[in-house]
Amino acid sequence: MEAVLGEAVRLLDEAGESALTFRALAARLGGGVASIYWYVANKDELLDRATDHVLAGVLDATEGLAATDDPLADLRVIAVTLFDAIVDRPWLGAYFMRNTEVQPHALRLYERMGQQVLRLDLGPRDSFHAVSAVIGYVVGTAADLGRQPPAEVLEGEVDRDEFLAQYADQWRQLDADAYPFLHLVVDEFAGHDDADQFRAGLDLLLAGLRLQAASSR
Amino acid sequence: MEAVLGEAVRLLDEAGESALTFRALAARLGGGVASIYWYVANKDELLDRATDHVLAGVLDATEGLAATDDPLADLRVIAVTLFDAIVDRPWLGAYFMRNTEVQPHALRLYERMGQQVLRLDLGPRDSFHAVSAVIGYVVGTAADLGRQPPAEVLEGEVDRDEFLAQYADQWRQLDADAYPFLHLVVDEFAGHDDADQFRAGLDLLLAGLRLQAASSR
DNA sequence: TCGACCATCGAACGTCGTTCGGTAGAATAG
DNA sequence: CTATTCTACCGAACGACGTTCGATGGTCGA
Repeated sequence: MEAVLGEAVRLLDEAGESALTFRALAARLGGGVASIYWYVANKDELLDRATDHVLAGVLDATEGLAATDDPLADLRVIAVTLFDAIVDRPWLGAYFMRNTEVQPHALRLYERMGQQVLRLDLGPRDSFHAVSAVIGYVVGTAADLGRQPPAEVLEGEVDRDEFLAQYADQWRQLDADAYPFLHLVVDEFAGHDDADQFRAGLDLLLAGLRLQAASSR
Repeated sequence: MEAVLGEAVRLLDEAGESALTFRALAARLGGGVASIYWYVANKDELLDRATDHVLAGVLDATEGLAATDDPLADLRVIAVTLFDAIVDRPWLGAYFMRNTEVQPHALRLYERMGQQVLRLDLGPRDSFHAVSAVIGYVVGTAADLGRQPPAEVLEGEVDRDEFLAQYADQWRQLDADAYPFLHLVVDEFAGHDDADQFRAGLDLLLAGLRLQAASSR
């Protein structure tokens, strides 16, 4: 079972979501295709459990961190760690907390983020909304930023900038009067870093949360 | 072409993402399977264009709205409208702005949201990050909340509460000392409304943005 | 009248998730 | 010691899917 999940995650990490087929996985395990169905009922459950397998690592990585006197700083560290795990595995976003019966580590991660919010002394409703918002932003943004452009996979390293530049040129050719915003940010877009972009948005969200915590006491 | 996209979206709206197959679409159109390939190169492009087809409607719906003296209120209206469109079509999240060459309406929507941020007089970098954050949150949360539980589809209307209650009971059976946050919010979770939850998070994000705008002038 | 182009299509190919029927060996019961 | 049950596994097949191929009328300007 652990071997199946480990090999599944390895396959996903190496070659992406499309590489995970029952046949490929069986070949890696040196067994037959149908054998996998003894461990999981179907592919969704395989990915549910693979998700939890990855989240166990995230939980581990956030174990030592997140112990300052600022709840929001601690929440931020956990969020960034989770983001890093998902951005390299965009498939994970669709399965995160999809079925917590087979995802105990997802529950524990949710709890750990919640405990930081708990320290803000908001009510149950605001606390629930706060954690939901942070998780929604982290998972959604990571899944979005993680999906690679199809042309890039075939080539090396520098092609990402080229890809962005190509898009930027497309934007620049639009009418500057009709698209003033696009023209303002096109240079930012062409040179942007995904992780920076994510963190900037996260900080906005946490600033809003800090404001709410301050005004409620 | 327009007939193909219209029927594709109708099929998706009626029966979900898995119902959109080239065979089913061809049957609806009263034609052959291979004919669709004259209009689009592959299924990804079909969904790229179907996405733009839907976004044209969103753009239309936000045309009259969003004209107050508060940029963030206007941005909020657009965000909520976009959310409503995606939460009923979770497949759309994965294709939003994936290939803007065939998604002109996505670009216009991006621009329209950007123009609200423009009124905050932030720099190019902060403006880019702000719009990226809002869109990431909206699309990610909508795609997440939109995916239906598998057991619910088979039955009627009231089963959603039952589904949530079943999950809530699972949470309640966990140790209260190890999971204090879960126990605090479990009642909120059991009775929560997806749209409320989304709006609460959106308001946090916009509050953070308002704070940034105020402090930068 | 003729070729160029538009729009269409049936049939086939390869791959995928999944199911079925079965089996070798270990554990357990009599 | 034997019979039965249970665990872990597997080859082969099924049906559905995205996609490709080669061919076919129909509509044109030349």
